[in-house]
Amino acid sequence: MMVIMTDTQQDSRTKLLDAALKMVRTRGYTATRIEDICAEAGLTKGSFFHHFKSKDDLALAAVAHWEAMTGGVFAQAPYHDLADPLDRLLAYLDFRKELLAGDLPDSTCFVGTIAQEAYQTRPDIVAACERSISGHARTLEADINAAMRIYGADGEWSAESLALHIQAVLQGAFVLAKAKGGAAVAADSIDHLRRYLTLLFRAGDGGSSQT
Amino acid sequence: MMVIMTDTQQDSRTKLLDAALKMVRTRGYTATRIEDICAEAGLTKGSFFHHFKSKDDLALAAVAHWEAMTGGVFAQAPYHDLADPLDRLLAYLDFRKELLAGDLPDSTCFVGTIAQEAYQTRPDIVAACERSISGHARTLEADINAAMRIYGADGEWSAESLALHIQAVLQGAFVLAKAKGGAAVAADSIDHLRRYLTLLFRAGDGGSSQT
DNA sequence: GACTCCGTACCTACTAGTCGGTATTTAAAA
DNA sequence: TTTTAAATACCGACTAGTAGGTACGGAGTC
Repeated sequence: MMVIMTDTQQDSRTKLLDAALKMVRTRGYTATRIEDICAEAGLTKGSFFHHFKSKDDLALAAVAHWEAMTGGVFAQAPYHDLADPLDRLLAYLDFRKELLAGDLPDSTCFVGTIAQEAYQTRPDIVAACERSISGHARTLEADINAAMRIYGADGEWSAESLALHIQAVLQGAFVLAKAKGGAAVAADSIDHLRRYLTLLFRAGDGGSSQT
Repeated sequence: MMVIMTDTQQDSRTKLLDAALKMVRTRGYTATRIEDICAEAGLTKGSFFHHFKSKDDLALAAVAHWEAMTGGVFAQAPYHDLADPLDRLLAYLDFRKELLAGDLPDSTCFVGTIAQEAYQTRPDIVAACERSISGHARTLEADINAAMRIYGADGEWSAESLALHIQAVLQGAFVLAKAKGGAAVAADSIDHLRRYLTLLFRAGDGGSSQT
């Protein structure tokens, strides 16, 4: 099955998805109306329902769109270039901190916002969000494992759990940033997380390796 | 006196507030209907609008109710009894971890959920949520300051920022727990936070003491 | 002429908020 | 002690408006 997509088709669908990301990140999922998304995209409901069966269908597609977008951003981010795995992790956090510049809605996490709101009412959407978060966390595990090998680790925690903890801190930082109306708290929290990583791996260091 | 409180005499307003906390924590603010809250409380809309001007008015009252409830829980929690300030902080985290038992909606944070959803649309509600979170964080600052004095600290961070970081981790842990449909991730994240605190203060001590 | 794309108009279910009315409590007059 | 009036608490049918979704027609394209 080959689907030929003209430019305009690609455009409108993408416009709607981008608009959905923006509106949901500022107003939340339930509170954003389909017409809000259409207005933001410069289209109408006719176009919307041509591309999506329903609002929930759009949400699912928007999660996929979000994964594709963020996946590209992080894949091409500069932090991968560093030689040391711990340096890469720390640079990842610096990169996340840089992303905090600009308007708050542009900094926050789409899937985290939706998951919080829909976790008891739209299981499939939340499952997609979970895959997105866990998938992103998994991209850190190789570096964490490498850092554990080089610097040693106390063995009480797994690379997976640390990767998820990092995501938890970021998600929580967004919540506080929204509550306080500014990204400064989020930056502070990332600083603490950064300090945790340095302490964690430096503590296991000292020239001798541990299990 | 000798006033026998029948069920009907029992404070309906409180019933509505309790019901609001429960429903909002499971469905989110926008998605919970006033009639959901009334049904949960065993009352009707007539009663609801007798006690509250509007849904937003209820939200404001519910935040105050939440502050009163959680304030009492934490004020009477056992972690205050320990002698060492760092031990008190760690016991606070243990207490937060215990609170994770039971159904997920009963574990999560009401004000965090609302703040995430309403931060661009209901400034006054979010401001109330912010006061609640920051107020709770402030209850940790004395112990943090004391621990800094006893164990030393590198001075790059303030007690306030650490207290807020702790709240951020908890909020983020709730988001991941919702996404993953279980509190296990949250517990893991609290473990990492606990480890951060021990490393943080032990590092400033010159590495002499250990638990 | 079939198909994609998208606009306009419309339908329908649902929901915040209203309103007239009833039960219950309070307090004080009779 | 009884009566009575006012205030409070509550009910549930109703309304006005909203939001998701549909129907359909027209324009461009192959």
